[in-house]
Amino acid sequence: MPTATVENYLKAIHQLAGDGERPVAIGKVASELEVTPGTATTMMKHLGGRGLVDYVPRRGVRLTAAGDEAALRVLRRHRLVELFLVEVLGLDWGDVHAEAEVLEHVISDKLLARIDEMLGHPTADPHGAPIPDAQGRMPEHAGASLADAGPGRYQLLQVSEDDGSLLAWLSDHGLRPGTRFDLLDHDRPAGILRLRIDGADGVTSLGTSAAGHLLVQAI
Amino acid sequence: MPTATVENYLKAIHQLAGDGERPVAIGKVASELEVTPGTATTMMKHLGGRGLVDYVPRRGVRLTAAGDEAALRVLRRHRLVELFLVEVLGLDWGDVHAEAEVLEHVISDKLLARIDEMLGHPTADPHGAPIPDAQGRMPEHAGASLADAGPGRYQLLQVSEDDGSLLAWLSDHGLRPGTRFDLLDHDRPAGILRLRIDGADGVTSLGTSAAGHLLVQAI
DNA sequence: GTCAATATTTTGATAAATCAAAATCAGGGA
DNA sequence: TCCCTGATTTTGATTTATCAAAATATTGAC
Ligand SMILES: [Mn+2]
Ligand SMILES: [Mn+2]
Ligand SMILES: [Mn+2]
Ligand SMILES: [Mn+2]
Repeated sequence: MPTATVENYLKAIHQLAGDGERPVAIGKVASELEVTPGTATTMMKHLGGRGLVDYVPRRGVRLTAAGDEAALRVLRRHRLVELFLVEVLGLDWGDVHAEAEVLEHVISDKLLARIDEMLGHPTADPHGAPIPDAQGRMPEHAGASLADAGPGRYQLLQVSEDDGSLLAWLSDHGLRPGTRFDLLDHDRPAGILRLRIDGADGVTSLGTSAAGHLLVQAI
Repeated sequence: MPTATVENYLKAIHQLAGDGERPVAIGKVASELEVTPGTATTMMKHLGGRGLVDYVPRRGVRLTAAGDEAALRVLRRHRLVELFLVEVLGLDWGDVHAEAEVLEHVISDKLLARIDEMLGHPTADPHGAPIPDAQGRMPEHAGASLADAGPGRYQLLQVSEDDGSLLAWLSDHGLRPGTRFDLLDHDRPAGILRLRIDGADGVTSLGTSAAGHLLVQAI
C-alpha cells in the first residue's frame, strides 16, 4: 500500500504527463508538489524501485501501468470526495479541493463505495473533471480551451483549476460546469473575451488567463 | 498543530486517566497504542516539552489543561464522524470506529461544523458515548455497568467497546443505545445474565464479560 | 565546437516515529 | 534490610520524507 506521499507523487506525474508522449521532467514534479528538486529526484528513485515509474536520470519519469493504475485510483477518490462534499454536505466549491487532497488517501474502500453509490455513480466532479470508474477507465469528454475559441454559443464543460479565487469569481458570475453562454467577441491582442451568460444579466468580460482554465464545447 | 500521532497519544491518555486521580502509567499508554514502552517514554518527553502533559519519570503522565483540551477536541471529532458515518452514509456500526480513527485527524473545522450541523448538534455517538461540545464540555450521562446490576427494568445507554464482534452480536439481538429490556436474573457465580429485550423475542443470555461493556440506567 | 546557463543529481543533515535490547529503578516479599 | 522482579528508561538503529548547498550533466547560443 503506497503512502499518501507516494500517491501524491503519482497523481502529480499523471497530471503532468498529459498525452503521455514525452517523459515528465523532474523539475515539473518538484514544483507541482512544492518540494526541492533533490527531494523529487530521491522520490523518483524510490518509485522506480517500487515499479511505479520508469525513471531515466536526467530525462524524466513516466508512469508504469501499475503507477498509472494507482494514480487513477487516487484521482477517482479525489473527485468523488469533492463531489460528495459539495452535493451532500453543501461545502463551498472552492473549499473542497484542499479537503479532498487529504481525504483521498485515508477513506476506506467501503466508505468510497458508499459515497459513489449515494451520488449515483457520477462521471464528473464539481469542476466538471471526469471521474475514472472503479476499473480505472476515464470517461472521455472532449472540450476545447475557451482561450482558443471564436465567437459563438458554448457550454462550459470543465474548470481546470483546483483552488483559489477563480472558482469564487465564476460562481459569482453564474459560470459553472453545464452553464451555456454566447461568446460575443474575443479580442486576441488585448487578451479579453466578452460573454453573455445564460441566467446572468449584462455582459461579462474575462481575460485569456482565466479563459485558459475553462474547457468548453460549441453547441 | 499536533500531528495525528500526538493526538492519538493525548486521546489514549485521556481515556486511561478515568477520574484523573492518579497519573497514567507509561506501560498502559504503550499497550493502548500498541507501541513498545520505550516508544511511549520518548513520546511522553515530547509531550511534556510541548506542555501537553505533566510527565514524572517512573510515576506516569497526566494531561495538562492544554492537553486535555486537545484530547477532547479529538474525541469530539471522532464521535461526530462515527455518528455521521452511521446516520448519513449508513455504514455499519462496527466499521465506523476504524474509519473515524483516521478521519478525526484530517477533516477541517469547516467540514466538522457542517457534519455537526447536519446531525443537529448531537450529544451521543452511535455507541452512546457522549460527544463533547465545541467548547470541550462533556455532557454528563450517568450509567452503571450492567455487570453490577440486579433484576429490574433498564435502558441501554452506552456500549463502551469500540470494535469487533460484540457490536455485531448486540445488533443481531436488538440491543443498541436506547433499547429497553428486563434483566430477569443475574447468576453471579456462573457469570450469566438473562434478559428479555423489548422488540426481540425470547430470552437472551450473555456473560459478565460482555455485560461489563454495557452501561445501563434503571427505568 | 565551446561554454555558460539551466536542470538535475549528490551529499550531508534533520525531524518524526518507531523498534530491539541493554541498563536501571522501585517496591514487595523474605 | 536486601534482593528480585516487573516496569520503565536508555541507547543505538531504522524508515520515510524533507532541505540546503555543492557537484555534475545537458543543451542551446554563439
Ligand atoms: Mn481537486
Ligand atoms: Mn493528496
Ligand atoms: Mn470509536
Ligand atoms: Mn486516531
